[in-house]
Amino acid sequence: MKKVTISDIARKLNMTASTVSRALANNTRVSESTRAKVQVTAREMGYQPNVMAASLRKGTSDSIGMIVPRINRHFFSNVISGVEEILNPAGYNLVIIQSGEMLSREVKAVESLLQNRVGGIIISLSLQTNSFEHLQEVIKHNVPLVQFDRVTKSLPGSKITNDNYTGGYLATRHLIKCGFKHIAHFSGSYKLRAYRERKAGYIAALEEAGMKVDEKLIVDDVITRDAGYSHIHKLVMRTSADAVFCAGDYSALGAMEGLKSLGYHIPDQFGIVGFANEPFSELMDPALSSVEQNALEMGNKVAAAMIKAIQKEEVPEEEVIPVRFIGRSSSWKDYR
Amino acid sequence: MKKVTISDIARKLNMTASTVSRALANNTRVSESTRAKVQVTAREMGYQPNVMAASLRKGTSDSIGMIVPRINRHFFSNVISGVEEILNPAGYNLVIIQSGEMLSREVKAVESLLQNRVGGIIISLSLQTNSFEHLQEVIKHNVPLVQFDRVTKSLPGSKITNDNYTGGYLATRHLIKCGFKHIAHFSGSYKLRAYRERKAGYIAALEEAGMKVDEKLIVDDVITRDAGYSHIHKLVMRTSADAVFCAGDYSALGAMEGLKSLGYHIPDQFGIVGFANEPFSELMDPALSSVEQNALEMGNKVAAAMIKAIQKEEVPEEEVIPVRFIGRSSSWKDYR
DNA sequence: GTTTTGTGTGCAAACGATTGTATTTTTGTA
DNA sequence: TACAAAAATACAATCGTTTGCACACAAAAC
Repeated sequence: MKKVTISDIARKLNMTASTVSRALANNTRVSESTRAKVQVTAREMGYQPNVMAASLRKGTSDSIGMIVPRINRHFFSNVISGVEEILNPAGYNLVIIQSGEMLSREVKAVESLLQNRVGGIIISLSLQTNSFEHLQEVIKHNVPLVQFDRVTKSLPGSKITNDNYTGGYLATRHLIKCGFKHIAHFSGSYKLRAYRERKAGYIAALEEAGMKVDEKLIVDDVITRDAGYSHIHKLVMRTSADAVFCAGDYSALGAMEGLKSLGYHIPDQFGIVGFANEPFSELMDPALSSVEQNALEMGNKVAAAMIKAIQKEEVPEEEVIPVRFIGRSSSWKDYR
Repeated sequence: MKKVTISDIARKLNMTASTVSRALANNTRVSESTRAKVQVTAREMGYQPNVMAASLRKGTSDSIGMIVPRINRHFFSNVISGVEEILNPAGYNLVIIQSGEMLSREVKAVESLLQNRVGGIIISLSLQTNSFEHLQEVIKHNVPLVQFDRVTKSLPGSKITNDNYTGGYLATRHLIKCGFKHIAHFSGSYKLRAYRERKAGYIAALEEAGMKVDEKLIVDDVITRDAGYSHIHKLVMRTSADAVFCAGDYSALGAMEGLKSLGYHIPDQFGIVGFANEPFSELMDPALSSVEQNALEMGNKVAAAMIKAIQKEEVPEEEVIPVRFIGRSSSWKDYR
């Protein structure tokens, strides 16, 4: 209703707006005593700074934009929490936008954030994203860009990723140790580095164990529950696979359901390991072994990188967050 | 880097900023031809409107703030998606803030949103929220307020809630029809209307069936997995309960685990129904019967109410979203 | 041929803060 | 007491839009 401005405060205190502004900013150019006086009256009068005015003048705001494919994914919502943990206490606030895995919406999101003159943009690319002009625009406008999880090397700025390679390696090594002989791999789209890396880890583990890599056991673009269900049928029909490392828990879930429907006993007859450790994974029957990504830590790192970038400090180009393998009963056979 | 302003466009076209501004806004006071000319040049020059300047002048922005307890809850993230579905096409953008179930953070969030001069605030109250001064402030500033799910009647404005009463009623009636005789209820905090209503539905179903309501079978503040686990033990030790309607899926999960650990067979010896239909519920073994809330529709309704409120149209004070009971094997015994 | 009406533009004042520069006041020192 | 140096405050421009009002110039009405 009645909005108090610095001029109102100035008038009441018989000084100018500039002094009030500096007093509120705790600038040493105004005396200790007036600073105190101003701050008290500001509170008394219920002064609420007008962020828009300040940002307009300063040319940048203390909001930071964050674009994620979707927030109802366990991983992403936890990264968001991790980012907030650091950003909020530092006086920034987060504007979250979902791209819904669509390039068009990602482009719009970037545009909107730029128009809002955010201090920086944090992004995990949508599955559709194959062109980066919208992000070049971010760079061109001199707005710090921090990428995480789904990143592209073709852009400057910090990139924070999971240690997908090690995750794939650990998962596969575990299956090997459990005595499985023909370990298949359900991967995602090879367009995404994350999936390529998980696969590389899988292959490395096989080779380390002296097992041969059978291309027939490797299927890409199997990330949904449905895909897992249907592909596991094909797999057991056409190959001698006795275990599968899925690049995601959803396809692992589908695979498990498929195997159950075929009467397989897990893990005795077939071993399964997933990736991401979704909340449901430990609740499945049998509980699903998976690779846990430290989303919270990733969020913290992302936020820290952003703050550094804003303050024009040196930022690490690439940072890799370690993962953790969690063995559960979907694979635990002969493990010694 | 080089930011184009309306004055730049004006200079290039030999007109004034005011004309450009009106042309871009498609104001009929400027001729069709100049409007076209301006819009073309604006695009050519890569003009990005400065939202802050516009908002400063207009006194309000086209951002809408949304405060939720936490986004990593299935229900909340889906409400958010539902809100975005409506708000984004309408030209608004959402600023999401998590309160983390803490009043202090909720207060800060409101403050920050007001300082950013958002066009409206959407909120689902934190569990801690027992004072509403911060929200009175919103009203006082004439900023539209829309509440959902966790609402308080003590504030004006739209309130969109789930039909918790019917949910509780349907869940309990189902257990009755399945032949269970001593149906317990794990509720949440009675401070929340949602839990009081679910309980009321539970009682109504019992009474309708001529079954007596036994206070010993009703336990409040059991919403977590751990609480469900420990309280189910007490329940089977001290009472003759043979089924439980849990006001949340997490406590239902805990209860199921507790019962399994005691060697109970579900649903033959004990029936369980949850509430919320979390993603994991259908994956449990046995799959958990639950009450599904239509989060997406709720989000749509919330957004629609907000837009109406912004446009100063009449808004419904209270709106109730229907729920749907989903029967699964955790309760399906004698159902005819 | 003057007055009315209507178009399309331009002028200039906001909006509320920040900040470089100028001015006043205070302080310290000779 | 005088006078420079330092400290505190005031002045004024600026950020990029929006918008009420004034103005020019046309076409229409009298």
